[in-house]
Amino acid sequence: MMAKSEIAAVLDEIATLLELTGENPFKIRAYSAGARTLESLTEDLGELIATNKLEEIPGMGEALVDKITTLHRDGVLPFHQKLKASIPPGLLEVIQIPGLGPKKVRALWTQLNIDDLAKLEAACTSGAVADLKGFGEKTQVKILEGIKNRVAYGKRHRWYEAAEVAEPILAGLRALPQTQRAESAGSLRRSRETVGDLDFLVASSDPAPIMAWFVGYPGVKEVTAHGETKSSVRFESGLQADLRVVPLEQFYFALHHFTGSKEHNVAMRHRALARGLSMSEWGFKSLEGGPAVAPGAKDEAEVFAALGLPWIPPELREGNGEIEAGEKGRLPELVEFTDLRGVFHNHTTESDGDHTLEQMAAAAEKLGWEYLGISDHSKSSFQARGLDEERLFRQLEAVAKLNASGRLKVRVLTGSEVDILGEGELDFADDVLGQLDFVVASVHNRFGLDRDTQTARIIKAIENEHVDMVGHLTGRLLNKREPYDLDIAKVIDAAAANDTIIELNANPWRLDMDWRWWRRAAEKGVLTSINPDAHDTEQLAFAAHGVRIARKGWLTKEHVLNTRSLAEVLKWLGR
DNA sequence: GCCGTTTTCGGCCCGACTGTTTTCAGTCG
Repeated sequence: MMAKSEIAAVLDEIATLLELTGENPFKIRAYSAGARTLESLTEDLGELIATNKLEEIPGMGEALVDKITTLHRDGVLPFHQKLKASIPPGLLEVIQIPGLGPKKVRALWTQLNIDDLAKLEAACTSGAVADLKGFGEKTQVKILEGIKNRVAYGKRHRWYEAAEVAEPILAGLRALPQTQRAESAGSLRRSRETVGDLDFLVASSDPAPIMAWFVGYPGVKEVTAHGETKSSVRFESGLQADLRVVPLEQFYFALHHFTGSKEHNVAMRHRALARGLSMSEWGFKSLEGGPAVAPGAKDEAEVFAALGLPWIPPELREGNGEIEAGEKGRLPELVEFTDLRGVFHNHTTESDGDHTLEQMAAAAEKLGWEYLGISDHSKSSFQARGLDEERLFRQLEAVAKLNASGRLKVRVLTGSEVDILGEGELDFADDVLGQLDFVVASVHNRFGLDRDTQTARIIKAIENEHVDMVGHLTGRLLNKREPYDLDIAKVIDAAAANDTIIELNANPWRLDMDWRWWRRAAEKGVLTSINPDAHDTEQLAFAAHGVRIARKGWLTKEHVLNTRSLAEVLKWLGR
C-alpha cells in the first residue's frame, strides 16, 4: 500500500515525464494539480477510495482516480512504468536546471543526444550547445552555472533564515526616497515552514533607482534578471530574491498576486472570471458583460471585497478551502502571539539548556507571561544529561522555593520531557509523573521503526493518564531529517480520545506537527499547546514561530491551551 | 486530464524578462 505523499511524488514525476514527451501542457498541469491536491488531503486515502469520495474532489477526474487507486493498491502503475522506460532517467535532472524547460531539453536530447548532466556539461564546454538553433553563448554559460550550483539552487530555506535575509532588504527598500510602500510577499509572507525564494514588492512611480539599489545590494552574487519593473538576484547561499516595482494604484493587486499561493491565485482568478473580470497582478479588467468600471483597491481587503470576500490572512492562502470559507463567513479568527499567556516545554542547565531555572523564569516574566513550564529531559536521554528521579525531585524543590520566594511574578510549573521508551512505556513510573504539574512525552530514539510499531508506541504513551502532551510528534528537522514514519491520523484520533495535547513544537527547525494536520486535529477536538522547546532564554521567543504555524493550521485561541490564564491551565492539567 | 449558466467539445490565469531573434519562443512564477 502506497502512502499519499509517495503517490503525489509519482504524479509529479509523470507530469515531468509528460513535459519531456511534449504532451499538452494542460494535461501536465492536471497531474501536477492532482499531486498538490493529494498532498493537502488529511482524510484517509484508503477510505476516500473505498467510499468513492475521491472523485468528488475538484480536479480529480476519472483518469486520476483510476491511477491513484492503482498506486494505492499495488504500489506501481503500468502507465508510469512505461512512460518512465521511454525517457532516459538523466533528463529528469537536466530539466531541473534553471532556464531549461521541456522545449529546450527536447532540442538538446534530439539534436545533440544529451540525456544526462554529464553529457550536457561536456556539450556546453565544447561549445556545441551554443551552436544549436534557439541557444546561444549566454544560455550555454547559464547552463554550466546551473549545473555547478544545482544543489544550492534547488534548496529551500528554513523560514527564519529567509526572514533574517529579508528583513534588512525590506528596511532598505522602505528607506529609499522613491519608495511609497514596500512589503515582502511570497511563501515568507504566507509563513511556510520553508521558503524557496524571497519576493519583494514596492510601490513607486520611479522604479529605476529602486531596481539599481536592489541589484547592487551587498551579498548579491549574481543578477539573474534586471528589467524595468522586475529584477532577480541570487545570494551566496543560493537563495534567490525577486523585486517588483509597480505604481501605487496596482500595489495591492501585485501584493496579493505575489503572496500567492499559485493555487489560491488560480481560484481567485476563476472567481473573478465568474464576475466578468479578468484578474492579474495589475488589477481587474472588465470583460464583455462585466461591470462598466473595473474595481480598484486602496488596500488588500478591497481586492477581496471586489470578489465578495472578506480579507483572507496570508497564512491561509494555500488553496485549501479558504475562499469557500470566506464566502460563507466561516474564516477562523486566528490565534495571535499576544494571546499567549505562558509556555510549556522548556529546558534549563539541569539537562541540556544553557540558562538556569531562575534565568528562564525571569525571561518569561519579561515577555509578560503568567507561567513558564519547565520540562527537562529524563534519565534515558543521557546525551542531554537527562534527570533521574533524585535530580528531578531536587528540581521540584527548587521550583517550589522559587515560586514561594515572591521574587518573580511568573509562576513556574514543574514538568518533565519524559522519554517514550522502546515499546511506548515511559522513562518515569506513574507515581513519579503524578507529582508533576505537567508531563510532555517525546520520542528521542528508534526513529527507524516501521509505521505500525511507531504509531502504536506513541499512542501507548498518549494513553498514559499522566501524559498531558506529546512532544515534537514526528521528530522532523527541516532540511535535515525526515519525520519518522507515523500514522498521524491515528495519533490524532488517539489524542482526541484520551484528551491529550499534541504540542506544536515551535523550534523553527521542527515546526512539528506539520501545519497541514492542525485543521483536522482541531475538528476532532484535539487541543494543542504552542511550545518553544527553549534551550536558552532567547529561544522562548520561538513561540512566535509556533503561532505562525498554528495560524497556518487554521487554529484559533480556543484550540491552544497556553492562551488560557494560569487558573484555567491548572484546572485543565488537573483534569 | 479536467470541466460544464460555453454542458461531452473546446477551452483551460496572466504577464515579465531573456536571449536569440529581427518579431517572438521559451521559461518562470
